[in-house]
Amino acid sequence: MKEKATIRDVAAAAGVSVATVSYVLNGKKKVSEQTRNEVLDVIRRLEYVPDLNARGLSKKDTRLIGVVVPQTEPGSTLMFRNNFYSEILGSIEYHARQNGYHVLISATDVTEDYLNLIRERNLDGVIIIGTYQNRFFSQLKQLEVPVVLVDSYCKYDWFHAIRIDDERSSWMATRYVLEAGHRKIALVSGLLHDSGVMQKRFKGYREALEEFGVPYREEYLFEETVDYDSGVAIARRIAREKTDVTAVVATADIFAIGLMKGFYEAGVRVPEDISVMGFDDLDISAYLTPGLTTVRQQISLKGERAVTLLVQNMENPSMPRVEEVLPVSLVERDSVKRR
Amino acid sequence: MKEKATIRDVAAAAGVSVATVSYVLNGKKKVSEQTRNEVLDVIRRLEYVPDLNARGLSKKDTRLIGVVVPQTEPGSTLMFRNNFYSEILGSIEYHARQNGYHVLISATDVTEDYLNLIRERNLDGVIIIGTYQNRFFSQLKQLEVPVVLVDSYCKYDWFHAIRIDDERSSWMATRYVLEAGHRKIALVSGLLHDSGVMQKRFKGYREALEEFGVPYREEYLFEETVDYDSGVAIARRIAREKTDVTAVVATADIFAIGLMKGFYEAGVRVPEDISVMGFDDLDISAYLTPGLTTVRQQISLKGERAVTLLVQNMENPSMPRVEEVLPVSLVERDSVKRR
DNA sequence: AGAATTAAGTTAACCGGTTAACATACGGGG
DNA sequence: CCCCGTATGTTAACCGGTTAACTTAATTCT
Repeated sequence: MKEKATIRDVAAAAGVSVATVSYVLNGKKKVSEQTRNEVLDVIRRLEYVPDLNARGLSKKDTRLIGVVVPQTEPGSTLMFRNNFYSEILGSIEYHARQNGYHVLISATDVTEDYLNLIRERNLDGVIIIGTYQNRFFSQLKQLEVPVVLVDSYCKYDWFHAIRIDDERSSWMATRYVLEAGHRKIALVSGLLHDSGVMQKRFKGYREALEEFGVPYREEYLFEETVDYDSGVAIARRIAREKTDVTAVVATADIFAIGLMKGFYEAGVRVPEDISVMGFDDLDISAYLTPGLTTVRQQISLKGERAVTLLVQNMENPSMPRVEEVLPVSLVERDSVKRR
Repeated sequence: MKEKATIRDVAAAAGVSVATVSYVLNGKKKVSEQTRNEVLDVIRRLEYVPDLNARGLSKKDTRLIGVVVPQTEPGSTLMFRNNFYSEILGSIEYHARQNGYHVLISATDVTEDYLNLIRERNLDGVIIIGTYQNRFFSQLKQLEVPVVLVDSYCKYDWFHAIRIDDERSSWMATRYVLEAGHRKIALVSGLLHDSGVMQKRFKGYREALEEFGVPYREEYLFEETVDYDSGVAIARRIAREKTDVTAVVATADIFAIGLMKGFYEAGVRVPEDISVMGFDDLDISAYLTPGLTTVRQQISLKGERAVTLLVQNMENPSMPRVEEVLPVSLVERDSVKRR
């Protein structure tokens, strides 16, 4: 890196003290028009840009926020492949920048290493996306740094949270399928034991069934890691074994896409032979054939709200905890058919 | 943020000078086993974590690398929606962390603002993904900061570059379609005037045609922004007007996906009525129906190589420029049919 | 006119690290 | 016994900003 002009260079060239330059820059004290303009001139001439690290050192803020995107296996970049998270991330970056913050990303989960990162870098705030790992949350709390959880269920009300009503959304999705006349409805879910989100969606599914007087059947539950291949594999099994199933509710579009592929290969037509309901409304879901009927989240709104909350909390450290539940909507396309 | 223990706290508690603590930490000078252990003990007890900003201030490095992902319109998060870039980003983050660097993301293009960011934050290095905006490159060069371009064509050989052979890859793709017996082959391309990548792919297409003695026809070129909707719209036009076209070569899977949707809606079957060739091999491309025949890039390898190069250059500032051309392969699935 | 304000700048300590230069003690060689 | 090298620490300046406290000059008030 080329050596940069420092505040002392500016001060010397303008014939004033460094304090004056600093005051010109941040307006904490009055400086006469005269000197102010002279200083500004020199700044322009020297192409002076203040050093945020140095500033952070004395002001004790860094205008840096950390974003944690979940990691399924160490070293996997899986979550980046998942459009859903990428889009939240993009939205966060954009709104953070609008508020004068920069974004440091980490694809670790919340681990001891990440807690250290927060302290090493003096992060002003942290956004955690879709983690189910509560193990280090109490240590995180002790750091007393503003935290916003996105799509994460924490059993304690320590952190701000942005989410949708997963239970009700899943209930909506299932009810839609029921209202279309289906009764033998399978559920394709992520692993329940470590995902609050998936537990809620499972619950919503059961409640909807119950409401319609349809008994829950354990053999209709498929529990796998959330990826395309799981969908493909499950579709094959359903095609082979559970020929009475007329509809599948997937708890993620990724699943639904895999299902549709699997059914196609097995010669089962969607939606003629079997209906598929998605969840998330990825950008691609509208472009599948048939178009995927699914639950739409306002993905980028999630990012925006997360940043807004975080910024508020950073500016006002004593801000009370906020939990925001964002609305969802059901988008009807062509993958669910009346029967 | 809770107040942290500083190096002076540690020094005081261990009864040594701050210099000693510093030397224990970075091993630049010998410290006796005795004191070393005492200091280490205190560090553990006080949960001391060195402040990277402060360290960076004196050492003049920040162990921070910037990653620029392209932005089509101001404020759009489009590129984050594009799996292709997300995956590179994920790979970069992972490998950067392995090398002890953290990643600051920006969805701006390379603008004056970004140049300022580099200086404000004292970034040790920068990776720029898929930008065609060369306007500020000469100013970027003046910053004398290590830069790696990924999928960007810069007319000067100022920066390291990682890319594929776009011309040859596109030639391969087109040749594959030609060898399958097609002669009326449309090309769906991104906007040529500001994309070096797209220009090369266009060139490869023309060369392949030429080799097979097939005349290039301007009405077979469709030039649009790279997104699903463009694909859909182009498919409609082809279905309506260019009924003699038997195959379409798309310069991005995103296009191909839109094309397949558009053809389906227009009642044109892929691949029976028309063949579609993709480019990129997004994770989803294998799960479409029919599976997309496409050119596979080793997306995450791109990220890895970019980081490796950048790290080498950061450690050795006088390193000569490197340009790496990564291999591609053609994956045959079901969207291109012999005729 | 003299005291009290106010306005505009400066001084210097501080943020939390690094490191060159210096200090001290010890052991070995001549 | 003295000199010198080595091993181990310490001192203090420095990185590039911020800001409380202080100075100085000009203005206002009575």
